[in-house]
Amino acid sequence: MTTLSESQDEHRHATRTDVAKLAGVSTAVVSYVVNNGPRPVAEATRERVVNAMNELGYRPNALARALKLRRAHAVGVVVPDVSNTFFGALARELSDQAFTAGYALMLGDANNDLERERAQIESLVSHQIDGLIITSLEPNSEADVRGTRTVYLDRRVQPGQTSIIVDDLGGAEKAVQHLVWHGRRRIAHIGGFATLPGADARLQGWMNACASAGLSTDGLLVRSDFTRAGGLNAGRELLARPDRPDAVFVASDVQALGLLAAAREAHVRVPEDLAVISFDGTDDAVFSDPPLTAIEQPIAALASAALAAVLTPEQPVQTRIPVTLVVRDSCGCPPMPHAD
Amino acid sequence: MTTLSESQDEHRHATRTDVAKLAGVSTAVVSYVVNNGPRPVAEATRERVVNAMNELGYRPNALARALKLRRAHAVGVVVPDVSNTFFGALARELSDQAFTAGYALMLGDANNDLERERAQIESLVSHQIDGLIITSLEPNSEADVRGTRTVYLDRRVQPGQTSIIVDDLGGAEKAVQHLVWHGRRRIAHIGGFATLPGADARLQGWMNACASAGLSTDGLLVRSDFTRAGGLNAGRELLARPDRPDAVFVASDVQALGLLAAAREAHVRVPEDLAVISFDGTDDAVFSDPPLTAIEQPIAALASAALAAVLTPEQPVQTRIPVTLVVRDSCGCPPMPHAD
DNA sequence: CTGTTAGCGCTTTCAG
DNA sequence: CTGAAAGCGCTAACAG
Repeated sequence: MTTLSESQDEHRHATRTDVAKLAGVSTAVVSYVVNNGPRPVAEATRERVVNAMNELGYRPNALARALKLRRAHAVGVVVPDVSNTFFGALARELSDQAFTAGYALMLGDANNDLERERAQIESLVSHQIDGLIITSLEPNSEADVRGTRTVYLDRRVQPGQTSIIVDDLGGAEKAVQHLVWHGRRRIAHIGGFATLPGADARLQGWMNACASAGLSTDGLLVRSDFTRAGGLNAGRELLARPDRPDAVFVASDVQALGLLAAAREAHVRVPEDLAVISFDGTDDAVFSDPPLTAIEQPIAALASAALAAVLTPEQPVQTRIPVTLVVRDSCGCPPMPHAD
Repeated sequence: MTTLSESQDEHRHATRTDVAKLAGVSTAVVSYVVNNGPRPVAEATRERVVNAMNELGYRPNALARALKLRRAHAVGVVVPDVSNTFFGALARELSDQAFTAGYALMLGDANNDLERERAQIESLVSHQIDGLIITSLEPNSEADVRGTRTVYLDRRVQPGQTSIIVDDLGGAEKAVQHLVWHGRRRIAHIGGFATLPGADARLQGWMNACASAGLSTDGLLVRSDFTRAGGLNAGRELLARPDRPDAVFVASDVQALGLLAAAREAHVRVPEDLAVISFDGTDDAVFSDPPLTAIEQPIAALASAALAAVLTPEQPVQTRIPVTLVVRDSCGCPPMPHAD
């Protein structure tokens, strides 16, 4: 009964013509039953076609379909580094939501490199994706997306470009204010390099809040990659400074993990000697030692806003995504049991 | 001088016909210069064509090319969950290496769900990818890949299927032997559910090594998802048992992170009261508290073996990938300073 | 209700 | 060295 095992061998897939021939109908009819329209098909005919399709193990060729319809049913996403927990979670959410909406996901990892990012965008665009979601390393560059609907995540606005703006600035301010409320006075910042998405706004928020509280920021800034190792080095440097900070606002969860390692090394207790708040609020923050108080980005909302922006005709050019402060143990608030 | 800004607006890309017209040549010639072959082109003509391409901002349509050549220059990968650090790192490596080889990457997240996995595979195959890399939730199923070159990562062999076999069994044995060497006698295992890739082999390795050392495994097994939360729950359960283990071999880094959290909660010291070794050896293991001794999978080697298997005609049907024990602090060996 | 057919943008054989 | 034309698999008029 299974001709399936046979069709495994042949390297040439069955085509619509084969099906039409076998079912004794025209190719148009096959199309109508596959797409369930746009013209009706007699029930008997439809059944013959369906049988033929099963017989041959027929699968529509999405490429040919895309070429004809000018719609690939695929969206692209490029991120600086998928192995960063935050981007990993984002990719997962996007893959899920895109799939549900009937779209495949093409992923381009920029490898934290501007030139690679450019090349990945180029590649995705040439594959005729229907939409492109970019967390760019270069907030000011105008990537050559050639008319592909594009949304920039987590970056500064550029005239005419549609973007999803996470409230990096407000979140950073909120974090620092919380540290101030805890009575901390020397509040340092481990930031991301200027090219990293959100880095500058988070830094700005730190400076604003410090200024408002009458705190100096001199000698309290170190920048690094959005990696654990980067956070470790930055943390070492900060903790080795003569006038050690009593709190740090960190620009990403992964960097905060590095800072915690540095603190352990230097026998600096968190939160007693050093209060820490990070940005992202991924699982990394939940399961660290101590668990990190963090500014949490709503990843699912981010993903769905991005997809909507790129897949739905009428959408606002700009969407603001709010963030929330989630208190755990690293800021000095009374510790809470693990949620689970 | 830039007609680029104009071509941004038009939603219909320039096509090969447009270029040919503008350059006053035939479409064949445009093809020859774009592909640098297969026929030679006079230098003067070539220049005219190149100018026309720039003028129009022409980009070849990869879909049309793929349809003609029966080669999409894209590979697909499906993983249970990209937000798992290990799969995230794998995806990054694959994106990188595939890009370098001239291929785009289509990502399908299975969401830890068998049905979703099946559907993602189906979708990728319909997009005519040149190769498919699967870490399957169902080591015994014969996914319907319809002649698409497919390689299974991290799963049991199936006759006729090509696969990259990580030495899960040997690695697990090595880990448990190390624990035995440390004098541990009640060595528990936090495993993955049977559907998770590698889970069963790692469990088997644990059982083998325990048997060889004359140790019982009764009441020392808990399974969970490959997630931090899963590891936390498993750890809580294990540590609450009357006859608490003095060591745990954990099937993944993320679960180990959960176990460490459970240990902190229960005031169980690692490694003094509880030695821990995990499987994966991602950055999660490097930056945890304490840093995790782990069986490390060589992700770059894995990725390149997978790509080779799927993109290169003559390749062995089976490749074995060795793993190594990387000693850090969680097993009870003298602690080492952070590498950097 | 069904068949014919013209393309989508590209490659490449076959003639000049 | 270059042009004309067939065709990859599919959709959707347009005709029956």
